[in-house]
Amino acid sequence: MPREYVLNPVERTEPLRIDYASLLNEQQLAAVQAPGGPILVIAGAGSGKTRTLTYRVAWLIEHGVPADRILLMTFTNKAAREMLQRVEQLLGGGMHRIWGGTFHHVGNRVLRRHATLLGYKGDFSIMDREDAKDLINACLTDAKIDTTKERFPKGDVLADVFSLAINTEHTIAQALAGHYPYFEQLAGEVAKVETAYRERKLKTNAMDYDDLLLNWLRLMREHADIRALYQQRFQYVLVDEYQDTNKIQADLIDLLAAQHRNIMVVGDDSQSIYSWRGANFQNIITFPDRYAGTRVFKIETNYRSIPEILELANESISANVRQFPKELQAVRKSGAKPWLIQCGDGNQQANFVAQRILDLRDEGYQLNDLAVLYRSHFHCMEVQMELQRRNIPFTVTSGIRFFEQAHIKDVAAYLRYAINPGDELAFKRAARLLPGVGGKTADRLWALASGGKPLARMEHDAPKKAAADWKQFAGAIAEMREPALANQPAAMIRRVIECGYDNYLKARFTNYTARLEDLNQLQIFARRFAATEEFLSDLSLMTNVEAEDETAPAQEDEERVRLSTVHQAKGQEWGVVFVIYLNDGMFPSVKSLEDRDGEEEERRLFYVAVTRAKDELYLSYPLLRFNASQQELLQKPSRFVLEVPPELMEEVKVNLRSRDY
DNA sequence: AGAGTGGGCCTTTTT
DNA sequence: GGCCCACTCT
Repeated sequence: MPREYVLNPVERTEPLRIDYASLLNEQQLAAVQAPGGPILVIAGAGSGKTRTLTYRVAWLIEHGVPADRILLMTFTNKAAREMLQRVEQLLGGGMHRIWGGTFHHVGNRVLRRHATLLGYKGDFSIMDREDAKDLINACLTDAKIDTTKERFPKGDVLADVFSLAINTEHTIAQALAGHYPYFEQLAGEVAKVETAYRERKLKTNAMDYDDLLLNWLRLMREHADIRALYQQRFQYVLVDEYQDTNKIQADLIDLLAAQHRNIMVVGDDSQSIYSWRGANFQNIITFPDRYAGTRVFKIETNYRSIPEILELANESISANVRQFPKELQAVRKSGAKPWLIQCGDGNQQANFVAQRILDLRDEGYQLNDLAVLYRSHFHCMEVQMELQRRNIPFTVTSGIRFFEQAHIKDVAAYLRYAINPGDELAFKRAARLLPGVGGKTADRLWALASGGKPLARMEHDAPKKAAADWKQFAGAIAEMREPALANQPAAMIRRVIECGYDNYLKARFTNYTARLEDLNQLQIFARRFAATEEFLSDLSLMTNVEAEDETAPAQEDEERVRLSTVHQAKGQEWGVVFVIYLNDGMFPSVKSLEDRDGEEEERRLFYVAVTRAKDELYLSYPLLRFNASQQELLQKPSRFVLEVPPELMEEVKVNLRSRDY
């Protein structure tokens, strides 16, 4: 039923401080000034989506909506922070009272307050993917399932299955049938392992990433008072990157917005690239059906790219059948056509990229304004080496997040165990750092410690050669639990390093100094937290891009070329973009093509890649590639470059021997 | 028996 | 870099 929505009951008496009409185009302005109620904004790449959302928040505030009644869901925490900082610049302080961040971040915040209702304690630990895998493997061992006999899936595969089931709100059997048909007959047993895993998480007071969503949803579904509390509270709900939400996230949003129905979702179905983690762009397509009276706004003017780049992007994406029809309009003036670079092999490709980067720098580009994008992390090996060789500074948004590096996780394990004595994984991880302690001994020690034996009296339970180290470990943990240290994460980190971890680092790793420097940066980052548990959750929920900002040592403002997967390049832009390894089987990847809708998703990924570029776009592919065993494989160019009309690109062949092209 | 080390093999995308 | 397996050392 369409209803009449009032933006805000509070009438404004003063004039608005922001001149919205002069700062936004017509389409953006319409979305920003829309009354409440359900709103769908279809925003093409580079069309000022972030700007629109930012000014929408400012508009709401200027119309008297209290900051703490706004919920802003974004794809990274950084995106939320930047938008809110911008609003602060425009309107002054107080914006920290807006709830903003990723689904996981907000879920964590809610669960810290109410976890006891679900049988958890408020100081629960957050498990990353590796922790989840380890705990599932432990459950497998306990269940005495022989993973060799029947080819039973291992921990990391099971973690995938469980995650998919939760994010799509399917049963284990359905998830297996859809994505792992060869394990379908094991559904019963897999479900049993899942139950054991769930119980184990509860017992050790730990949640994995999916629990932050699932338990949040459970909390609101099963507790009417909590549901009412948050439905009341969030008068306005705004969701960025809506095309990449999955079922459980859409349900959370629907539930949160159910009372006020002031929900604005922003997204672009052409940029939906996360279906493998359950994202379903049907969420955005069916939004108007789920919300009667939805107002739809399309913002299609692209301010980012020159028309030649946009034309290629439009051409490419038009091959997809399943999408909202739309065409990006360019406003910038004409420039150079995108280049299609054929190279002999990966080294030549790297050579070309490096040489071109140097030329671009001579032409006046800053290195920060250049990016090399690829489908999979390992595709950037040769480019990395070539840049290194030529002393061109670069940063890689690597596959491993800052938090996931061994030394960071080791130190975090001490802190986790100190504040959550039930954290089995953290205890075992810390224990295994002691000499002579491996998996079995760690199990035995955990049985004793969790049975209530004080650490200080377990000196003789540890292996003889670890006796001294055990004393240090027990002493450090005890001290970290004292009030003087308990909520001083930075001091706790220092204590861990001093209690012997420093020596361990020296002995274990060749790049000791680099790792110690990481830990120093971690201490600096930790100083701004007044609660250890808050520090630990922020650390494990930090995205890759954020981690670099927060924890990289100050780089004297040195400029760096960006190397990134296309997924991690989402939402960003550069003057010049190189997309490398555009070979069939690499981009699109072989694996993705097994799926029915895989090709379309890969094409959307290609669309995201090319629309990152403002002025110049280089699409390159080698004819030969070396596989892991140094065999040469003949490669075909990607179907995505072949299907674009050739006249839209300038073709260049990089000669086998020549250094210049 | 369990801890620790080195070699071979493979690599999609991530909160 | 990660995982698995075989091997050696305690």
